[in-house]
Amino acid sequence: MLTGNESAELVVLSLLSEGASYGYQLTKDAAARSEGHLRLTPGVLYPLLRQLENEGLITSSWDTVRAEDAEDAGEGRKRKWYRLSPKGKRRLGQRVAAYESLRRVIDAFVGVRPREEGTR
Amino acid sequence: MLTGNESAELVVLSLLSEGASYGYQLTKDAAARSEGHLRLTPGVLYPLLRQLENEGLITSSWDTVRAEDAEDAGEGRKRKWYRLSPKGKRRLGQRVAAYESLRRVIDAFVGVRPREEGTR
DNA sequence: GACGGATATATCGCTGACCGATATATTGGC
DNA sequence: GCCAATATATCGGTCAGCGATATATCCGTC
Repeated sequence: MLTGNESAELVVLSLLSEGASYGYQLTKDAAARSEGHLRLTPGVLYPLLRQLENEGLITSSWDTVRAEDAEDAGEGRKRKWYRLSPKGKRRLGQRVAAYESLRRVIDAFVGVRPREEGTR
Repeated sequence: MLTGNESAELVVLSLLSEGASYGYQLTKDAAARSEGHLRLTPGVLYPLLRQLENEGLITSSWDTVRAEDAEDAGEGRKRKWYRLSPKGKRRLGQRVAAYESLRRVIDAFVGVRPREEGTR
């Protein structure tokens, strides 16, 4: 359920609105917040992050997490941090509004209790 | 927004739970209930009705609407009435439950107010 | 010192869903 | 007689979703 790109964008923008984060962390946060219902798989997440960056909604920067012993000049593990841009904040607002609108529309249907049998 | 098959199914089953109806009527009802936000176009609606019938969620029957002067033996306009089957009622229940679950998940994200700037 | 599981980022391309465009026919108002 | 509205129906090109896959580091433990 809910691996769709539409909701994924909303969720990623929302998480980033709470502070900078990186891919793997977003995956874990999404799962935790939704009690396991939302799986932000690599195949969904990374193309999405790339697209969001291309649209100027988020910015990114690399950060190297070096191992305990720094004697080795090797590169160490890399992390790519993402931050919400002002444009991204605006987009998030739009997406939230769109979601709330959708919510109202669907509620107009599911909120109705069934009548008894028969033709209209 | 919301021309997707998923929501369309929910909406059609929901409308039929209120009484039998036919394609064109469903189109109009959906638009009216959602204040124009939901457009159940022919390309969406008829394949969906067919599929729902194949799955045994709805049943159908033809009905001929004859013109005022019945002297003509011609066929007149046809209407195909759809009714929700017991299986369809169960499915509707499931879909509503799924929607409410999704709603809760998304709300867990959009309900949160942003913190001030900075890394987590 | 090497194995495995977790951490971390990233791309590719198959499948199949979506729905705009299109077709057909009747009815009613002007 | 014509046009808009009513009414049902199919088709197939486009495009997106995402499972599968690749690569590399880190760390505990045996």
